[in-house]
Order: sequence, then structure tokens, then C-alpha cells
Amino acid sequence: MPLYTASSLKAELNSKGWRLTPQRETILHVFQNLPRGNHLSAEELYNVLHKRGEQISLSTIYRTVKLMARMGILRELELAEGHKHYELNHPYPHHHHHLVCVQCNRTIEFRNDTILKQGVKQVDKMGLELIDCQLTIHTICPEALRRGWPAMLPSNWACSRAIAQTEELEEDLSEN
Amino acid sequence: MPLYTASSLKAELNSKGWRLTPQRETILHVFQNLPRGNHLSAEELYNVLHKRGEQISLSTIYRTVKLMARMGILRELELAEGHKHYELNHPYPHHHHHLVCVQCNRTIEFRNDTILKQGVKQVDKMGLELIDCQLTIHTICPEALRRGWPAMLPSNWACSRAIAQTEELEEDLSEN
DNA sequence: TTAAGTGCAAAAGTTTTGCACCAAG
DNA sequence: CTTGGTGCAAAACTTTTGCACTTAA
Repeated sequence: MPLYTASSLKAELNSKGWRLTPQRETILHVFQNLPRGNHLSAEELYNVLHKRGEQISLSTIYRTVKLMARMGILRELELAEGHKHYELNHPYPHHHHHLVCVQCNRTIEFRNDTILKQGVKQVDKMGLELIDCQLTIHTICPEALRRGWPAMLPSNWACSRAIAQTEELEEDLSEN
Repeated sequence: MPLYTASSLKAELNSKGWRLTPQRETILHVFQNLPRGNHLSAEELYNVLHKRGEQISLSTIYRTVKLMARMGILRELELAEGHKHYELNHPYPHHHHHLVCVQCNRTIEFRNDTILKQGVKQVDKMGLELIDCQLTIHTICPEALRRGWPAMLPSNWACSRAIAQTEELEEDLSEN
């Protein structure tokens, strides 16, 4: 059971005065059939479509993914590669976050329900609605380290301190 | 007491074979004197510097902020405005996250120690080091709503479901 | 001294837009 | 029919790079 069928997508669009077009339907299908963990840039989506023989222009792709991201259907990911990536905005049990190597841009997904809960709590507190909520962790992956990127983070780095102090905090609260 | 002095910055740089230049020092100063909650794009930083009479080229600015972000001194923010913003990467008690309106790009900062703790836990589990950890929440702000952006999110949206299910989960765990 | 950094101008990319035509509701 | 959507080509931007010249260590 996909998150959206053509008709539920149509209903969503029409309710805002927008239209369901074959292009939009096709693009949604691509994302729905994308193996979990994959995400596409506009250009990649364009290529996937062309391989399938679908002729959708790059402009339309850009317009569509942006619209769908604003609707909450797609998630816009900034994985530090100079362009945005998109993926289906999966509901709770499949919601996930990303870890990115600042050196080589390698990306790893992870799930963490506590974070989603905190996001929900935050918007609730402000009376807003959640469209998306993503934690991005920047790190240096083992490969990059091996290739010579700073063997150690400096001792007085903001984030080193953050770690130290947070660990203390964690002990104090003796949580989980 | 700033996070970095010229000499601690120099030490950090030198330890990796890099150099402290007047440009790098000046750029760090700008960020250290930026009122909390502000962040600058490369272009904005360029303008700030020029108003002060500092002649630093855009290329150098791009090179410097990227270097400092990879070192963990600055944080690279993607606030959906088509270009990156930078701010000092503050340690724990001042660490914060962002809430962004998908419609008007208005940004609101918030603090949440639980999220930072989860980020630390995640990298620890994988044996990595944390450089930055930022939750970005996408939402529609009240102003945008008032200006006519979808009065309600659709009932079957991924994120609506995420909220519902997470709230149940929250009750189940009866946490905090 | 010598390897790294800077500035400039040009290049490379991604994303947006104007406009004429097409099509969904 | 009317208004929104698409495709194309051009434009707009942000970010990166090659290269000659400086300069920190």
C-alpha cells in the first residue's frame, strides 16, 4: 500500500487549486518505487525518467519536487553535495535521519524515534504543524580518516566540548 | 572568553599543516562578534567585511568558511534559501537547532538537549566523532498560513501520520 | 626557502524564469 | 473556457578553479 495513490494525490492537489498531471503522477511513482534508502537529485530523476522513455523536462522536475516537498510528500535533503536530493517523506516507523562525512560526503541513514518525538514536541509547543524533521550529523568517516584527514579533532573544539558536557548531563539525568 | 583566540586558531591550523592568515583571523572575528542567532552567507560576509574596509575576496571567503566548517569551527546551515549560511559552532549550552518555514523561509532557533544527546549517542555507537549535529524542522509558519498557504495539511500526509503515531508511542512510553 | 593562501577572472553547476502552447477541471 | 502546467531556451545565482603572485612558517 503506497503512501499515495493517483487519486489521493489528485485530491490533495485539487484541494489547493492545483492539478494532477501525468508528469506529477509519474514522478510520484518513481519515488514510490525507489528502494528504501535511495534519494534522487533533480538531474538523476531526469535520467531515470528518460531511461524509461518518459519525456519530462528538467524545469517540470524542479517545479514538481519543490511543490511536493512543500506539501510534505517529499523530503528535501541537503547532503552537502552541491545539490538537493529528494526522497519520499515516510511516516513514523520508517522515518530516518542522516549522518554525513564532511570530507567525502558519504551518507549513512539511521533511525531514532526520540528525535522525531522531540521534533513533534517542538512544533506542538509552538502551535505549528510538522512537515519534515531531519537530524543531520556531520562527522568524519573512517575511510576519510584513513586517507589522512585530521587524525584527531582538536581538544578545544566546540563539539568536543559539547560531547563531554553532554555526556555529563546524560549521567546526571541517568536516562535510558 | 571567545571559543577561539588568534593563537588557539593558529595552533589548530598549524597542527594540520595549514596557516593562520590575517584573512582567516578576520573572518573568525566577524563570526565571534555576530549577535547570537545570526548567520551569514558567503556574500553577506563579504559585504560585512567590505563595510569595515576589509578587502577579502569572495574566493577566499568560500575557501575559508568551508575549511572552518570541516574543522568544526563553523556550522554550515541549509536554511532552504538557495545558499548556505554559516555561524559559530557553539558548544553544548548554546547548541541549537532550526525550524524553517517551507513557504517563506523564516527561521526560528530552538534548543533541545535531548537531540544533541541522541546525536552523540549515535556517533558513539558507530565509533565516530561528532563535528556538528543539527535538527532542521520544516513547517509552515503562522504568517505564511495567514497569507493563504494550505489552510490545513492533508489528513493522510506522511508527517501527519508520523505525528499521530509518535504521540501514541509517547504515551506508551509515558516519557517526560 | 617553499608550500600554502590569496585575488582575479573565468568556468562550472544548479535552479529559476519568461513565454508560447497545451490540457485539467 | 479559464487557469494552471509544461517545455524550451535563456538567465540568474552560487560556488569552484586555474594561475600568477604573496606570504606564513
